[in-house]
Amino acid sequence: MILLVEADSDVPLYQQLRDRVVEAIAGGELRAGDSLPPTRQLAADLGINMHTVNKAYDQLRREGLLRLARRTGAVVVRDPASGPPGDGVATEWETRARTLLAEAVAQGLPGAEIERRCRAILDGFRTGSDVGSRS
Amino acid sequence: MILLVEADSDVPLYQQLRDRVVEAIAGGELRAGDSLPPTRQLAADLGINMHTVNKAYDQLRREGLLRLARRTGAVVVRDPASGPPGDGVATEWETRARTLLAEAVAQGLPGAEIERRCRAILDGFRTGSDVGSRS
DNA sequence: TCTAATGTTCTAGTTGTTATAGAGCAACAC
DNA sequence: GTGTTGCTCTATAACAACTAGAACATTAGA
Repeated sequence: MILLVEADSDVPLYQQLRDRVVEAIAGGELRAGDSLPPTRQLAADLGINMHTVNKAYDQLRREGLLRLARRTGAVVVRDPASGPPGDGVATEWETRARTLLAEAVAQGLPGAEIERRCRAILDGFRTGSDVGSRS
Repeated sequence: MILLVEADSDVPLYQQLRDRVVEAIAGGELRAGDSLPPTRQLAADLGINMHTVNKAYDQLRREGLLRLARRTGAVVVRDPASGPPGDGVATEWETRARTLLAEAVAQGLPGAEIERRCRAILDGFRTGSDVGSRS
């Protein structure tokens, strides 16, 4: 597992870190049961503050993707094989998806092209979790 | 054109307003050539500050969706019929789409279900622009 | 040409967010 | 027990969001 964030981005560091973990879970690089590095260690590795890592982990916990416990550390508790999410999660996601898709449509990207790109991204996640060699 | 924002949201007001305009363009409720309300008037209607509306309009201008001019006001200059966007816009969009799709996958939403929901949203935009009765 | 409408710019103040820093507490696997 | 690890607390600096008021610059239309 390699997690990278860039300091000179308009996206907050904790958000970038949270996004990378989500993508790693979607891509099969992280599965339910896997451990993430301790906050202090990951902070040192990334050259950022412990509290920033803490904030990312906490958000992932609130989203139901991580379980945090003292001494045990941060453990992934959901992955693509964990079954469908609750209705609340799905509808909330759909609201944000609507805005993102509207952007592409408004900019003139054809609907078929949008669907093609989404499918390609999803296929990337799928092959990632099937081919995925355990580290 | 009715634009609504909610004060008690975690999404900034100017971002909400910008999102609503993007969705209106995608849905065909706003087309190239249409005018938006003056900043002061829209601010008064929404009960928010003029500078907040200004910020939303300015972002839409930077995204190439609006043309702003004194006296003329804010005019839509792109819509789904304006042809495909530049490569930069498309690839930048795809980066954000990747993160959003990863969220759904990580939460356990099946790929087929994700595709179905995206298609449904896109169809909503399409029928919006075709059926769309002019106000 | 005048004028009113509209975007644009400026200063300013308040509140909340981001990120850093350091110190210590609390649980718990080993 | 003990050390590892998440968690909490205080503090500070920088930046973002929102509001407020005022004035400037352009320009369509009378």
